[in-house]
Amino acid sequence: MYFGNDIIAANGAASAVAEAPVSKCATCEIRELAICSAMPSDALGELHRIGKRRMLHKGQALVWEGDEAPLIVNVLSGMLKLSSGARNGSEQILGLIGPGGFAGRPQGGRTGQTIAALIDTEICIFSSDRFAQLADLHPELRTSLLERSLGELDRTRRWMLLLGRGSAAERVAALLIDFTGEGAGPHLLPLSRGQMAEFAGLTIETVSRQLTRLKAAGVISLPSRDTFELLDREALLTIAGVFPEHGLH
Amino acid sequence: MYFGNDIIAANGAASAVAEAPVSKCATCEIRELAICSAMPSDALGELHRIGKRRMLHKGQALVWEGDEAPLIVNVLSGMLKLSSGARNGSEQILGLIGPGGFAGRPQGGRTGQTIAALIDTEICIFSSDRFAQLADLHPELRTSLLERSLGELDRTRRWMLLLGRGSAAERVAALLIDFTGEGAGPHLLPLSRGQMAEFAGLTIETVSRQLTRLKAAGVISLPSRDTFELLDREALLTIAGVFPEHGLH
DNA sequence: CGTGTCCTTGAATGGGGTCAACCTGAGTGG
DNA sequence: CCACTCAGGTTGACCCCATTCAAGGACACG
Repeated sequence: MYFGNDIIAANGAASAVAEAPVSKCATCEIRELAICSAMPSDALGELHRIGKRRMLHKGQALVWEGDEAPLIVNVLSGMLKLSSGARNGSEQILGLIGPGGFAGRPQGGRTGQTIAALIDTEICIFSSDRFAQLADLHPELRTSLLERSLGELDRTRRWMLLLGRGSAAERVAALLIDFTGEGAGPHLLPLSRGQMAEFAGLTIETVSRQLTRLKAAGVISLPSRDTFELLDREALLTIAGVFPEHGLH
Repeated sequence: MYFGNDIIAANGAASAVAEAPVSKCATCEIRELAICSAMPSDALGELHRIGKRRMLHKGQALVWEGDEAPLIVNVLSGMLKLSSGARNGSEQILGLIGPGGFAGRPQGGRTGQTIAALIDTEICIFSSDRFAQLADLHPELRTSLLERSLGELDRTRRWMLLLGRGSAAERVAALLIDFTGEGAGPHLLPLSRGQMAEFAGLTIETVSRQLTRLKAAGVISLPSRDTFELLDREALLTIAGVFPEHGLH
């Protein structure tokens, strides 16, 4: 398990975490990205009232596997991970949620997944109930949520293909391709080896070996622990081969 | 690849397949199960007009990987599979869709997945456009779709955990548990060995071996090729162990 | 009775897991 | 400034499980 016991309860009153009513939806950094974009400007005030803004520090969990968690999270900046643990101790990352993404259970109910922050992450939290009420008034909200859910479903299935059929080399290559936006030059490795392993359904050692193999083959270079440079995009695509699609998270 | 070339086009005019306007939504077998259940009775007529009922025979594909397929399918009876192929020939089943379930792309766009019938399957087809129009008038439709999507996302992620972390024994056991509703007695194996393999991310041989091992251990019996009897539910749950959740499809 | 499909079983192979040692770099404290 | 610690990463040796390749069985069909 990666993240220690600095867990905060979803509704934790006395948490050390900054918390404030959503103050500035209208000027929000991701106004255009998130589900909020579906809302007409004049209705944003209602979102303010039911949402809470919060900072989640690296490693903190928002929702714990098995929790009753009737809430919806909206990521403003940073990155959340959605994961589930096998009782043998190993953990599988089931999804990554970046700026504009959402997670949670619009209809409440028990989660099978832990939601935690991979890095410091700014989020908006809504209670499922109040969100549902608001969505009844503004159906666009649900339309937007539906779109996102379907997109997420697609990405999840694409990754599923990789987990079901991909070799270690293919999985790691696909991950790297995913980390590579468009530009060349050094890229950040947003995940540690361990997290890459959790995501790819591999062990740390295998991930490490695959990376060194790629380095030895001249496909990438690894200037530092948490950066990499793509030297031969074609080769990497060939290795990921079967699974060239982007957008795994 | 399992299913031959008896593919029908989504809008194929001259197909050999039975096709008729949705005639009796009000008395539909799954009126209460499907997304239609969200519609008030007096609005069902509108669904009639935009939907087509169709029979999909075992092995027939409705949508082909890579198609532009702006349609929504609703399963009345039978079972659809959602799958995607790796270029090395192996195929991964990404989801099973039973009575009441839906598949497709409410907002159109290219699919990465093939939709095909595992067994003879009765479906309703709606065009995305017209469905969207109707959904604008009846927001409950989208709410219902959203619920289903989120449920599907959950199940997909649960299965993903299995693909990422489960051993062959665990995967097969989980599949069997899933096939077992509640009752004891002989159960139908709705999937062939090959399909089970496609679903579990294994090979036919491995699935077969796991089944014989379970039989040898007295956990199940295999009276015929496509039935099994659960003799020791506890044991099976223990083997599936890490992944006791039901409802994988 | 032959043919084809699906399934089972066996033997050999190899990819990734496991275990263990070691390396590297960032703190930390003397 | 150096010694120490500790987390994260790398590397190696070994082993096991699932794949692969191959052969043969069960059953339905013409």
